[in-house]
Formats: sequence, C-alpha cells, structure tokens
Amino acid sequence: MRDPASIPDTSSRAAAGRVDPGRVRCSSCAILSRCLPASLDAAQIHGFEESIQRSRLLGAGDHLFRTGDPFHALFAVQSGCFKSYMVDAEGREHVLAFHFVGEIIGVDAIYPERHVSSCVGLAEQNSVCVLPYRSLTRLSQEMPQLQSGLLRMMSRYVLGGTTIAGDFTAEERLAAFLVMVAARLRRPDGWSGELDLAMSRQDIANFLRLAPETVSRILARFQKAGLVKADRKRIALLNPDGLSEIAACMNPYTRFGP
Amino acid sequence: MRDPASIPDTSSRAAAGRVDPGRVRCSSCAILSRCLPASLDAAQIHGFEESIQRSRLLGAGDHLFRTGDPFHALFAVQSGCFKSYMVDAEGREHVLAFHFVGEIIGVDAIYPERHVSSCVGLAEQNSVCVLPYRSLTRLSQEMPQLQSGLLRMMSRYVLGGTTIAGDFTAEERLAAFLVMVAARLRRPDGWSGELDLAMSRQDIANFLRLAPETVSRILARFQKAGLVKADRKRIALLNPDGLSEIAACMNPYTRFGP
DNA sequence: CGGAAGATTGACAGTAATCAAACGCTGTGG
DNA sequence: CCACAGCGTTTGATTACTGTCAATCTTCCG
Repeated sequence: MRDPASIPDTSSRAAAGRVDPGRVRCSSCAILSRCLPASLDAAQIHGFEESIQRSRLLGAGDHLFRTGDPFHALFAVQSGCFKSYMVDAEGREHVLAFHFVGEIIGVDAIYPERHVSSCVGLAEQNSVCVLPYRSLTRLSQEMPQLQSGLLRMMSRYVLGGTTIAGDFTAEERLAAFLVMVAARLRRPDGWSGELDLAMSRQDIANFLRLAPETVSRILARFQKAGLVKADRKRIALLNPDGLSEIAACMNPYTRFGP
Repeated sequence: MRDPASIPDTSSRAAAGRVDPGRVRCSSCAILSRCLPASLDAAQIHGFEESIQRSRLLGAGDHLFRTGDPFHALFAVQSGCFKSYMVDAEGREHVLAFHFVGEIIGVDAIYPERHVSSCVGLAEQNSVCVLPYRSLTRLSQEMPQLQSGLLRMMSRYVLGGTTIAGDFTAEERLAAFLVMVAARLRRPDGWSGELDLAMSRQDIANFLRLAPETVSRILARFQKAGLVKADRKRIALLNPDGLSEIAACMNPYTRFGP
C-alpha cells in the first residue's frame, strides 16, 4: 500500500504539509506539559491557541521546509520525529539536529529570516503545530511567561548545539547520543528501556560526524559488552548507567538539567 | 609590571571583575551599533542604561564566571576577547565559543539558571557590561525591539554553535575559523586585513577540536600557499577569497547573513 | 644570561574513513 | 509460494588523516 521509501508518499494521503481539519487545542493536547505554552495559565493558553495555526501532517520523507525558504513560523513537534540538515558545497549532508515530540523547530531561522537548514519528517507519520513568529512575539509582549519560555527554550538549543560539537571519541558521542535520545523520548508515564529510532544509521552517522559503518561497528561493540541490544531501528538500553559513564564527559543537560 | 600569565593579575590592579567607576552610557558607547540595544530609540536606550549595571574590567586569565556559578546576568563584551569553555571528566578542555566586542555572553545559562561553562578574559584588558537578566526580561516586556533583538541574538548563537559542529576536515575548519573571526573583528570603518588574535594556538585547537600541532601545521601550509602570513598571534589574511573557498562548505552566516 | 612557556617541526601511531563484499529484511512478480 | 531484486545494514581489509610523543626554536622576562 505504500510507495517505495525513496519517493515521498503523496498518493495515498494528502500532499506534504496537509492542513489538519481540526483546530489546535493546546488545553487538551497530550504533550502540553512538554510544549512551549506549558508555563501559561488556562486563560493564556486559550489566547495562545487563538494565535497559532492548524497543524500540519507529514509522511516519511516529506519536508517541513527547505534551505532558503522564507521564515514565518516556528513549529512544535506533535508526533513523529524530524531531522534538520544542511547539504554543503561538496554534497555532504550534515545533520544539525533531531527533533522529538514537544520540541521546537526553526529557531535558527529567526535571525536570518530565512531557513538555513532543511527539515524532513522521519517517522511514518509526523505532525507539527505551526506557530507564526509574529504572533509569538506579539503574545510574548503580553505574557511574560511565554517570553521567558521562549528564551529558556532557545537557551537549551544553544547548549544542545555545542554539546555534540566537542572533541570526543566516536564511542563517547554514540553513547551520549543514545542516552540523550532516551532522555528526550522518555514519557512522564514510565519507560520500557527500549528505543524505536525513526532515523537511519546514515542519519545518526551524519549527526555524529561518523561514517555509517562506524556507527554499526560501535553498536556491535556495545552489544558485545552487554550495554545495548540493537536490532535495526529497535535499540534496547540494557545498561543505561554504563552508557552514561562512557558519555560522562558531555551531556551538560543531565548535569545541570531541570 | 605584570604578573606571570599563569597567575591572574590581582596586584597591580583591582581584583578580577572590578567595577568601573563610571556608570554605563550606551548612548555614547563606541560599539552601540553592534550591541544589544542597537535597535532601540534614544529614549529607550536611556531606560536601558538605567537598568544595567556598571561594567567589569578583567585582565588576561581573569574569570567572568565559572561552571556551576548561579546565573544572574548576561554580559556584553565592551573590549577585549573572552573564551567560554568546559573541562570534561577526563580533564580535556573544550572551547565552546570565543566572544568578541559587541557579542553577548551567557545565553546558554538562561535555561539551567546556572553557568554550565566557564568564561575567561583572553586579551590584556577585557571589559563587559553587566546586563541583569531580570532587568532584561522586564525591559523586553515594554520594548518590543529589545525582545526581538534578544531572540535574534539567541538565534544567531544557535546557528553559530552548529556551524563548527559539522563534519569537516581540519583545513576547512581552520579556514572557516579565520574567515569568521575576520568577519566578527571587522570594524565598520574599514579593516587592514590583519588579525591580532587574543587566543593561543591551544585555544584555537580546543575550539576546532584539533591538536595544537595540527593548527600550526595547517597554518604553515596556508602560509606556503600564500593564503596567510602568520607570525604568532598576528595573522594577515593575504587571500581571504581563497580561504573562503576552502571554507565554502560551512559558514551559513555569510550565505544568509544580514 | 638562563629559564619558562608557547609555537613549530619531525617521526610515528591510532582512530576512524574508505573501499569492498556479504548479509538480511521487505516488497514484487513469476 | 517462492525466487529475486532493492536497500539499508553489517562485517572485513586497507588507507589516511590527525593525534601523540619528542625535540627544537622563539620570545619573553627574571
């Protein structure tokens, strides 16, 4: 029933970025606690809802935006997983970030007022809330909590960007990646210890500036050491503490987190 | 007259972070056009001045703050140059960023409300304006331009952080570094083409995740190719276009800048 | 003049990339 | 139902970029 993976699926469902028929209702959203309006009170959340646009649905391989597109809005991930990447002059792909549920996409485009990166959905189904930037800044003028939330959110992205940038070994980076993804995928209502990654080995490699073969090899090494059990995109963290120890050097999130 | 470089100079001048006797006067500041209040009108700048604290003077090796310090304020570099860095569990130093005149320090500490990195002055004399964070957010509520400026500034840091993070060769990273520093050091009133770097080879290496020997070697290679003329901390860019070409792959700043 | 710190240059080693091939899913078509 | 392509992943062999170790040189001060 599905098109080949290499071709964006636009036949059996609406075109990429289809507008959801229903309006956005933050107050009844399952991920409100992890989203931008989390710090607002009920009345403010209502005002927030009024200002944001409907959500967009994207299949695997559908683009949210591409390098050079004008910047109008931030996006909050409602479901699925996204990848921000740039292709350089030599044709190499550099993955800048993965975006999980509750995270905000597009902050790097505020200053240039244009998207410097491209963003694509990775999971079978992905959806975002569209947060028009003008509305956001206008609302922030009236809602100190929203302004504060925006600044805090952006501060996290500054921190997150420099985390993987450091001079670490391949093992350290991959261990940190697994620990970090586990932390960001963890739901408040418990966690089985098993990750279902939406991204390919190639994507992971491009994010960690490694070759895909190296990712496979290190994953095999981790498995032999009893740290993980990796089966394709299904990765179980058997010994999270062991991984954290390998990644001890980085991850300021966990050291100074909330 | 100066103490050895390894020992913070606290004898011949006041202690690190000495408070400047005069109050801050943004309206007559030489670097206003490159600083946060640039987008404000005269009346707003006056209000801004009232809210910020006096400036702090730091000698070479003096710390502005250290990992773990509580976060109270952002800092705007008035003169000199600063280095933000972290020391990991293995004792390796990772330079997160260099901060030049007009740039803002401390944005990564907003979210954790604690400094995750340490920040040290590199030049002989360095000074910052202290921008208490509470005052900034309060002012931003009244001044849309200031809020906008804050968000734009942070967006740049998100972008800047991911620039060097990519998978590039040592040559590409060093070339990009030189081009980037030149761009950030350039004054509106022309530029001689000569850089006077405040940081050591070791600092550059730690920023670019290279060994200091590699920095020296590549610099020698660039010199042999007629791209630069390097004499210790004095580096002349003889062929900026050639360097830009080597660094073509990165630097979204220059591709999508203002 | 002599010592110390940083920078440079050289020799060698190691980590990760590249090249190459085989494997295992998944979906297709006979 | 099973064979076969197609793609991503895994594994192996080799290469090479960059790091490490070591020595020399320069500059700066005492």
